[in-house]
Amino acid sequence: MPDIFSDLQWRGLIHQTTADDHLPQWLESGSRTLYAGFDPTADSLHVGSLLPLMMLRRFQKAGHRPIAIVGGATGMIGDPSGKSAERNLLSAEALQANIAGIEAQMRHVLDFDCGDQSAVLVNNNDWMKEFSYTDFLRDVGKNFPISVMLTKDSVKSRLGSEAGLSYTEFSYMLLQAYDFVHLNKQFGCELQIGGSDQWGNVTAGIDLGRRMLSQQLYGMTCPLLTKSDGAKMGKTESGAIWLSAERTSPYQFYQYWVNVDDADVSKCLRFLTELSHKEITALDAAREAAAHQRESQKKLAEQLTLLIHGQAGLDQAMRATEIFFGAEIENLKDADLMQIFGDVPNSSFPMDQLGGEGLGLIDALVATGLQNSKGNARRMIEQGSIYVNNRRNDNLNHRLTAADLASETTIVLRSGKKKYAVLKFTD
RNA sequence: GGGGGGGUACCGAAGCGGUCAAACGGGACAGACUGUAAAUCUGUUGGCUCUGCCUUCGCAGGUUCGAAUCCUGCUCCCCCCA
Repeated sequence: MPDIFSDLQWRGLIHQTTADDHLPQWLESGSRTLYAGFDPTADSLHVGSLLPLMMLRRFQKAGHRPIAIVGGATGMIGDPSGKSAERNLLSAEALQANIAGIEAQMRHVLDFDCGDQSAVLVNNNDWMKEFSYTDFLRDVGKNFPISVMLTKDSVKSRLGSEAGLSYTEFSYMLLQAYDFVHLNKQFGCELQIGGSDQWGNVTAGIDLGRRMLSQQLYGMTCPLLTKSDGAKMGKTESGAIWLSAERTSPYQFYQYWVNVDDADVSKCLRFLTELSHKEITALDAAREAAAHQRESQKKLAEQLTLLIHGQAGLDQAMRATEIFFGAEIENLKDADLMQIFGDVPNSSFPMDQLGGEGLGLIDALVATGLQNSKGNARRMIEQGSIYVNNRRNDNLNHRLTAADLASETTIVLRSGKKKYAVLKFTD
């Protein structure tokens, strides 16, 4: 078996393990089954799930079998770890839809059809729903001394806070611990991985395995992927970066990574890509020497977009990037433009507006919402910040006519560096 | 309940009868520069049919040729005394 442990170590992906001295040999001496949990709070994963997902992928490529578990049952309850308040509970139907969406995305990263190492996706609700409350208390609950539960950080911090901790949340750890036991029984799963904030839940599962099954189970946590300023990776002012193309277009996804700070990019390369040590060290060196070329960011964006959105998604993102950053827009087809400007606000006008006098540029800017008043629009034009099809236009009296069409029916307006609006002319 | 102070544009804050669409600072937006960065510099920052016109200074009235500025009532906020 390949030595995955030292690769993980080199990448800085190992935060804590339950058996530092034993784990490397254990992993090398046979194909193991391991699992990680994912949050089913939305119908798509976001960038925050990329790290554990890549971890599973690394293990799979090293000859092990990954299990991704979505918390259908635990998702209805909410993990108190690292949360400052109790979360809203999800309905069963919503959960089902979310799980379906998440599975589709996992297929890009994990191989679900490769014999013994095929990835498995399970929903803990499938076994939890059969459990009666009293059975659960008898079989599982009695193995949890309250004194131990109270020492967990996730519990301690919430007990001291204003929000408090409900009994439901307090029980979360039992459910997650039981997942591990169940997966061991059903799949022979012996290793749980997760973020460093999951340590308490991971060790709870290991304890339960020892008590219920007399089994030696293992745990490993990774550092959380945070930015150098302490903020979480994957959040922007406009919200989270999602893996689904419907929620975050491939272009936006690509852009997010291209814009990662110099201080964070090396970590991202190590944590989230499969580039070799050599390639990463070379990129680090290149960045030292010529940060402005941003090779690291480009490589990172390219790798991740390719993995999540495929070659077509990457091509689309690159083409959109070229256009969004200045390339003149002309002689294109409607279909191309729609792909590139899919997530840009657009407004429709009757085709005959382009005939005769044409449509005033000022009016068009206001109609698209690119400017909120004519006075503003006028000012922006005077300041040279208005572009028609990416060609600067500082003519206050300009009127859009058929000659301005970038494709069959479309004109693209831009205000400032990157605010775009699409004008569609229809019959 | 008694006394005092105050509500100004996105925010903070000047203005206290005409020259006020309202100083100044922050923010925001734009331009130059740049690495799709930071810093810096410059411009803009109520609306419009834009060298002019219209609507804004807690709300409603009033005085005046003229009010953000003076008077009356209302309302909200802050401070002190009881």
